[in-house]
Amino acid sequence: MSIDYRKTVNLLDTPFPMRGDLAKREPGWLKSWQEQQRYQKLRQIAAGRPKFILHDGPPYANGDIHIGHAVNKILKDIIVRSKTQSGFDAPYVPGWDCHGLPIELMVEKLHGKDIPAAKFRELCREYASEQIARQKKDFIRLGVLGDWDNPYLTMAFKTEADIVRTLGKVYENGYLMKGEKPVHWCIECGSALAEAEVEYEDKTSPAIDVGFRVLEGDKLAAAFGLAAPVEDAFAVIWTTTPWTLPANQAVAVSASLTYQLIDTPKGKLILVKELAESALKRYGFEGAQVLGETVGEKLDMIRLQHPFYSREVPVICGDHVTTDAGTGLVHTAPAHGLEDFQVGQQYGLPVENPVADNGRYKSTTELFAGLSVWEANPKVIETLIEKGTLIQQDKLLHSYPHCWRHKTPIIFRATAQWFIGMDQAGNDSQVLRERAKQAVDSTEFFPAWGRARLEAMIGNRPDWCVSRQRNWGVPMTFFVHKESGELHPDSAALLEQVALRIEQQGIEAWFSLDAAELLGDDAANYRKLSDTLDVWFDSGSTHFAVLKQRPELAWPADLYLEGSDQHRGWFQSSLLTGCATIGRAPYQQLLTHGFVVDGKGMKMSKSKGNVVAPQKVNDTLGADILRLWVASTDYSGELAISDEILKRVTESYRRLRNTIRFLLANLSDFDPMENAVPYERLSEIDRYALMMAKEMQEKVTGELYPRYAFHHAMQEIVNYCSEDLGAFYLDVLKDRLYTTKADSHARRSAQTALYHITRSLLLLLSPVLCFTADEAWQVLLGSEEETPLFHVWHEFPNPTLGAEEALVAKWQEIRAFRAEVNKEIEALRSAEKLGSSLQAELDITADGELYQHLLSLGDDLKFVLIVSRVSVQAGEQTSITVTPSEHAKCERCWHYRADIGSHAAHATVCGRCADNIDGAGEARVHA
RNA sequence: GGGUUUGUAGCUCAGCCGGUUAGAGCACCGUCUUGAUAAGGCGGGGGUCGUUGGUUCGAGUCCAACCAGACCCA
Repeated sequence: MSIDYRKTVNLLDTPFPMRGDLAKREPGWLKSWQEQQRYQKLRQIAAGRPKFILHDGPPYANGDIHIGHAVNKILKDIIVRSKTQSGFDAPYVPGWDCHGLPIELMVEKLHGKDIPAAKFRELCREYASEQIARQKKDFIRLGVLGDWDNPYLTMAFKTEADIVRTLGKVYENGYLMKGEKPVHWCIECGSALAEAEVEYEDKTSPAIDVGFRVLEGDKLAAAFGLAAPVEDAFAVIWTTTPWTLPANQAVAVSASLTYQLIDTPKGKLILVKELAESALKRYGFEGAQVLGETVGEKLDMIRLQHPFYSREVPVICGDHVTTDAGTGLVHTAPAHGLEDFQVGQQYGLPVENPVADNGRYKSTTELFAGLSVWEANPKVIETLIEKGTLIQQDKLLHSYPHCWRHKTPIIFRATAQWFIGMDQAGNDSQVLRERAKQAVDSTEFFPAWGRARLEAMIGNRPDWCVSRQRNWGVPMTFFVHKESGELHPDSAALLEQVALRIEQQGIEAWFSLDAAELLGDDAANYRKLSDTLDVWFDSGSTHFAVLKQRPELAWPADLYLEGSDQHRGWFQSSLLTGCATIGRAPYQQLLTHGFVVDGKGMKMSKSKGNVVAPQKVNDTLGADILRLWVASTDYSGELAISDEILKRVTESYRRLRNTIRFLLANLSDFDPMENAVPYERLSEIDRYALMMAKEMQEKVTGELYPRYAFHHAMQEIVNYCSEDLGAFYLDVLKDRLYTTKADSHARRSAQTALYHITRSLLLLLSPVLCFTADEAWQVLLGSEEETPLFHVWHEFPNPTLGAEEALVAKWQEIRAFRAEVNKEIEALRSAEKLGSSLQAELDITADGELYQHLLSLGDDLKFVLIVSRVSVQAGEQTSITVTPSEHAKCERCWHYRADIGSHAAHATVCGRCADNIDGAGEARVHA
């Protein structure tokens, strides 16, 4: 009767399948995590640890999540999990940004436009809630761990109240100020329009060239390098909106462009060199003589005469001046153009707006009082002709903004707005811009260039206009005096009264408030401000409304993490409200990630058809694949995704998964409490394996995870699994695991090492592969309640022998030598002299340290090299001689041995196998 | 047009202060194994380091310009 020796070998199975089948199984795991109340349980486990607060930037509650959302939330989750496993208490409270125009537009689209404001806000609230539910579902599906039952919403009543309080604090600190600013204005609506409510259509406009007489001929001469003062000179502008000329406050030139002074029958005209020829052709003055040239900056601050008013206006320099069309000199009316307004701010120009709400000039407007702006166009031209300042007139068909409701042309018109001032000192005599710069200085940036970007933006930005004329937003709850326009002297206290009401009833409390309830008889003198806050103020206030309010959180946050667009957005709005209310940034660290692009580096768009939907990846490959993609990608630039890229990621995943599977299978009969071998008694190679694992773990947890360098960590881990484990340690170990006695020291020593390695590896991977690591962990520990999340990084046994460094060096040398051996064996394999490396016998000559190292392993060297016999002798020249074995193959251990059949009961098996089956079992010392 | 930023093998990434023949994993090719098997081992091929100039004894690494992307402005 023959024995089936396969049954005497320790081949173990594991319930951890080779294929993850993630897409199908992840939803079930999620369900059980929820049932187990993992997040809540984790809070108890982590209670008392130092806090790490990652404050969630709220996504806008509109539309399903796209791949960019997924990247953002996954990165946050990886950080929260890795900080948790590093020994922090890292709560994560997700949030949503709920007010604002895009939701209003959606609601108008769904329900029509003629809805009473209160009802409209109710519908907006409903709509936002629905969107949040949809997004939340998708976020959870990604494996993101957080307090999903209690997220923060900017439309929560308490939050709305705290946003109002933040505004109050900004006001109290003296940073809120009233000003004027041009906005899109629809005369028919009688109200401001948002960018999204503007449509561009063709319109014919008058196009005129107008001369502004130069008042300082001497300065002009100096600028152009002419000896005598220049008389009769004109700065020539070109405009398609003659009606804005009454509001003209300056003529802008580009500091760097070259301008010419040209002698014409209509005077000496200043034109930009590039456009001079075409302009002169228009005027019929071709071939006129050029008197001089100069760069724009030399013209700065020369005084000009307004073309029909007695007003004097300066020449100014602005970056917005181009040579696309016109004269290279730009008529500047701060009340009627955004660029004009911004450059005007720099020069301190007045924002005097002569046009009333109804599109007609105010009664105080000289020459044009009472006319509509459209009626004024020909009048202005007439006036210019009278004054002799019109150089040329024409008509132009161009694209012009129209109201999307009325389809009528709109105008730009300055209206009263509220600003957070960047350069005016607050009540504590601090200037916000300076304070913000200091706050940037004391923030840590990942990657480092984020600092330069934020700094540049803080340096340039104009005052923050926080008022909007909308319905679905947090109201600016101030009472304004009807005569003086001043805020009520008791505004701070009144605002708190209002905030208390908003806590109870939401923002509707303000809109429905009877001023008399708070002001009594004085109410007759005041009106409620009807403006709402810019939604950026909402999200910019969450550090106060959320971090300061929720007991599990803390202020400032350790980290804000968002896409690079948020340097202009949330990073900045939070910074400014933080500085204006509390005097510093609400964060310690800022992390930025790039945008997702396709495999060619192009941005995603529906029209290009290169959009990758996270939902689809989840449903086909699984969230762990998406998470591994995020973790493997350098997020400091763009993140590229394509089918091929996902395929490669899936391949890395398979390597990780199969490594884990092998580990789990070979540990399935190992109980660390019963079977673990103390460190000092481990085989040498097992100690070496532990050293490698420990080193890798230390690099990942001590260096890479803290720097948020996940792609380096993943590379490190995958390489470790492929090289150190797959190609070396595990390959060498198979013989010992399979063929020695199940409970032998030799095998238990190997398993002890594997046990530490497995725990370490699963803990390292679990922030990224949260599903897979969890699945494996439960198999390893045999409990469904278990998760790596509840544990800190693995603690390796402390080396007590003091020779670890030498040990590692020795084995590195042995591995290098092993590579040489493999090449020699491969040469014979190619020559078809042998197949398996176990068919080989080696005769090695070596010298010095290498000789000592090889010799020190004794007979175990053959296991390290995975051959059937090795001899080592000293000799000056290193040589490796490979000989195909002449012996028979042991049926059990597959080595080719001379002693096969030496044991009578086991005719087809080698001596050591016979001993392992029936005898005391072989001893392994080194490997 | 401006600010910030990216461009190294088919893919994802290393390459510090400039210094031998530019590395890794995956993919690919060949092969072994069939006791990690829709796995694993071994060996191998593959790069004018976006382009062009410059600095230098020497440049993927420093400088300039250009090309192609990305984000935010205009």
